[in-house]
Amino acid sequence: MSKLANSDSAVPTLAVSTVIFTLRPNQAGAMQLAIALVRRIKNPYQGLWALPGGPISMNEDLSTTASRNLLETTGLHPRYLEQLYAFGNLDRSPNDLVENRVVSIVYWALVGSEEAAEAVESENVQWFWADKLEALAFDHSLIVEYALWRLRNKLEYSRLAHGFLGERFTLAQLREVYEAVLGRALDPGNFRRMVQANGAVVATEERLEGTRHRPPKLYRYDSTIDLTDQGPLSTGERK
Amino acid sequence: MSKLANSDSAVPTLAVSTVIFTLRPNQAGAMQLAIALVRRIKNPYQGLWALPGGPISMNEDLSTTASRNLLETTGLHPRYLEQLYAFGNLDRSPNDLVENRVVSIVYWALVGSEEAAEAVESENVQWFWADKLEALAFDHSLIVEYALWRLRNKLEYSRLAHGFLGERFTLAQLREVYEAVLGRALDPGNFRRMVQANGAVVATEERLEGTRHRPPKLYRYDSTIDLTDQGPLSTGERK
DNA sequence: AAAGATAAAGTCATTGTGACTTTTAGTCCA
DNA sequence: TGGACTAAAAGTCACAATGACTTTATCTTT
Repeated sequence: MSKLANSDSAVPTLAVSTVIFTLRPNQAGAMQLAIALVRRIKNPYQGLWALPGGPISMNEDLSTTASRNLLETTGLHPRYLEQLYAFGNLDRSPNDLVENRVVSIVYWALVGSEEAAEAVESENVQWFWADKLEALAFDHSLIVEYALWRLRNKLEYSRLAHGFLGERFTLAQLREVYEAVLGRALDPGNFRRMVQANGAVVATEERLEGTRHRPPKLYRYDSTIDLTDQGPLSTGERK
Repeated sequence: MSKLANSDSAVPTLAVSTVIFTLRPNQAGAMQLAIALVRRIKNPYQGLWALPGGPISMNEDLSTTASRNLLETTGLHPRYLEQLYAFGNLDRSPNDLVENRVVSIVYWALVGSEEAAEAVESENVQWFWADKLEALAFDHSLIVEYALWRLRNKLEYSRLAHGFLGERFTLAQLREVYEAVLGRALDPGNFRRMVQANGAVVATEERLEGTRHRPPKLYRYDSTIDLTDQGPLSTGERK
C-alpha cells in the first residue's frame, strides 16, 4: 500500500536516468573512459550497480530533471547533456514486478576530467571503466552499451570532446580524448589535419611550457557554440 | 473532475504518438513525401491537425502501443517503426493547462505506397504533403520537422527506402524514393553506382516489361535483414 | 654540443563522389 | 522495315577525403 500513483490506476511510473561519462587517468597515466554508477540499496537488484536516476518532477523539463538529479546524486555538473532513448518495454523488471512498470527516459552526459577527479566516490557512488563493466541492475547494461555507441558516433561530426577538456588544450590532449573514447590509437599527423580542416578549433598565441620537448601550441574551441543539449529542440542548424 | 490519474497525485500523463510517412503520387504523377494526420475533435486546439497517438497501455511494449495505435486510427500497417524522441517539456501545452502535462514518446513509421493509396482519408484522417504543412496542434510541427530530418539522414546509410517499396523494384523506382525523401534530383548513373557498391540490393533475372524503352532489371533487397525497429534493442550490428 | 622527444608539415596511394559522355536495348511510329 | 526516341547501363575524368608514412623543426635534458 505504499505506491500511491501506481496501485490501482495502473499507469507506468515515469523516471529519468543518466549515463554519466568522464575521462580519468588509469594506473599507467593514460586517459580512459569512465562511467558513474550508484549502488542499489534496496530490492530489486539490491547491491548491484545501476544508473543514477529518479522520478520525474511535475514542474521541470525533462533535461532539467536529469541534470538536477545528476547533481544531487553525484555532485557533478554536466558539460554536455542529451537525451538518449526512452526505455519502456515490459520485460525491463523481473517477472514478479510487472505491476511496477517503469518507463525510463535516459539521458547521457559528459563531465570534465578535473571535476570528475575532485568529485564523490563514496560507498555507493563510484566510477567504473567503460570497457569492463560488470553486469548492472535492470536493463542498464544494455543502456550503457547504447550510450557508448552514441557517444562514439557523435564524437566524429561534433565538437563533443570539448565536454571533457578545459578552455585551452593541445592537439595531443584533444587526440587523447578521441583515442580514449574510440578505444584505439589515431595517427597524430592525420588527426591534426582533420581537426584543422574541420575548423571548430583555433590556435591561440600561447604554448604549453614545461614539457621535455618542443612546446605545443594551445588551442581553444571556436566558442559561440552552446554545447548543452541538441536534440529536436535546438533552434540552430542541425548537424 | 474527469481526469483520474492526473488530478491529485500530479504525475505527467504518458502518451505515444507517431509520425507516419508514405510516398504518394502528386498531380504531376511524381512521388512525394506525405504524412498522415488526424483532426483534433476537442480542445485544446480543436479543429487543428495533429499526430495520431494515444495513452500508453500497461500491458504493451512502447513500440507495440505505437503500431497498434497507428493501425486503429489510420488502418495502416507500418513497414518500419523507430522511436524518435521523448517530448516532455513544460511548455508543450497552453499555459492554462500545465496541470495536464503530457510526456509524449514519439515514434516514426514508414508505410508502403500501395497500402497508403487504398487507405483511409476520412473527414478526420488525411494525408498532407510533408513539405508544405500548415501549423499543427501542440508542438507537433516541431516534432514533424525533427522526424523529417531523421528520415533524411537515416536514408543514407540504411536500407530504409525498402519501407516504401514492394518486393521487386527498378533502380529508377528506388531513386525516385530517394529523390522524394531528400527533395532533390539525383544523377542516375551515380545513384546506380552508389547502390551497387553498397551491396544491400541485388539484381534478379526479371525485367520490368511494358515500358516504352529498354526494359530495366528488377532488383530486390538482400533480405535476411529485419527492417522494423533498430534502436538500442536490436541484437545485431548497429549501423 | 649531442641525444631524445614530440610538434608540425609534407608525401603518396587509394577511395569515394559529382558531373558528364557513350553505348546498349528496347518501343513507337511513319 | 527502319529511323526516331527513350531510358538503362556502363564508362570517363577531375577533385576531395583519408590512411600510412616520411621529413623537418624546435624545444629540454644531459
